Amino acid sequence: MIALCDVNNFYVSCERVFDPSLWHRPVIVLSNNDGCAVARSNEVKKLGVKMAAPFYQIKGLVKKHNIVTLSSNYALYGDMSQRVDNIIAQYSDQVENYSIDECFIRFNGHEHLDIIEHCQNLRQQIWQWLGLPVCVGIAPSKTLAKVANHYAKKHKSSNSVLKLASEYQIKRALEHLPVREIWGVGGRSSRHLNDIGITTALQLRDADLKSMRKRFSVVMERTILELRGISCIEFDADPEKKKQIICTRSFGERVNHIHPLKEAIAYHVTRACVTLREQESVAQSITVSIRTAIYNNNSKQYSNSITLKLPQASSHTSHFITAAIKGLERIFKKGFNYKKAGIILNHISDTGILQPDLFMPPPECDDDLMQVMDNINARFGKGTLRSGQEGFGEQWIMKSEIKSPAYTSKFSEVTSVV
DNA sequence: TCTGGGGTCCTAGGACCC
DNA sequence: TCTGGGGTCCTAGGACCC
Repeated sequence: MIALCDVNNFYVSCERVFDPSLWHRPVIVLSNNDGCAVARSNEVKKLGVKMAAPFYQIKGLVKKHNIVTLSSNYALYGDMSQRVDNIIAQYSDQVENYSIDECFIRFNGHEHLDIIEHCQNLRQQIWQWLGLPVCVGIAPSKTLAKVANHYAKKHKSSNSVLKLASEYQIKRALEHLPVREIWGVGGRSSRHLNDIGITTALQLRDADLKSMRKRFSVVMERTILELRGISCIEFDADPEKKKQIICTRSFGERVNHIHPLKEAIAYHVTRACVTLREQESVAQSITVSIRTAIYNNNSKQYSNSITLKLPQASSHTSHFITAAIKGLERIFKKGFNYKKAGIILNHISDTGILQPDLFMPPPECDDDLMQVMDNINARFGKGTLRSGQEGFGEQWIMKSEIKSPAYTSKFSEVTSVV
């Protein structure tokens, strides 16, 4: 059996831990630049606010129902996520961290346990220690565990932990579940499925495997098998390193000169390279992209990207900044209002396993410099020591106007009790 | 006039996830 | 006026090889 443990309305729940006045009030957490609603309390969901709804479109509703809106506070959510993981580790040594608020858990070798009781204890400990509400779904495959979790959230009678094991239970659960709700079936596929008369999860489960694979793909075939209780999406407790590292941001204001774009790109490269070195990898190519505001139909649109290959794989920030700025100069066009810029590091491999170029001079050995920078920044805070190319401009910094304090990760912002 | 067959690797783009 | 960011996997098609 596989369990899926998922924190309810994660970002909102984190905010409520440190601000009890938010309990029983409708709360929304916004995306970067305070653009859309990315987390909603149950009260807000009931009002019909959809996931990722643009904030300006729901402003009326926010005012009418006195909804509390907050900017994203990733320092807080990341730290709370870590605390959840630490508790889960006490309950199983087979845990796959699937996302910031979700884990798949297996209990192989613990067959003597009453799995429901075990998961109830887990849930209660997370609640008691952290004040975060979680639900657990248990089933023979990941996809079914997701379904179980869905019902654990929905039905009070489950007491937040629900196991789907017997054919009868599974059938009942799938019967009324629209295909769009299945993990792995997105908007596109669900429309296609509806067109051919498949609207419920049960219908999909019982569809002909071969013809569905032909019509869709191997991904759909696996989903069907998973719905039949045949686990075929790998359980990966030890995920490999990232294969690409992406850093992108929309700007707080429009940008039309190349200079602030260069700063933004240098800033993104810096962040990406820190991640790259943390996982002890090197990358050999970098993609730079820029674009105007896609939703603004009134002004001229332009977007472009370029990929540059480094002569040798590296994890040195300055190698990538040099390449990225060269790329930016090639794709930049005057006369546009830019809204977003970003970079991707590609062709990532482990440090040291790549054969150097026979015809290149040996790589410069100033990795120590990066090490020193990382150490200083880890100790004194991000950006304490940085490349001059990042500049000191404010123009492209994102908006984040209503952010709660970093309660758990900054001494200056820790809650004080008087 | 008539021009093979079997393979690998890479990339861009699509679909999906939270 | 105002619409996020960071990932994974799969597939088709191109380039190339012998």
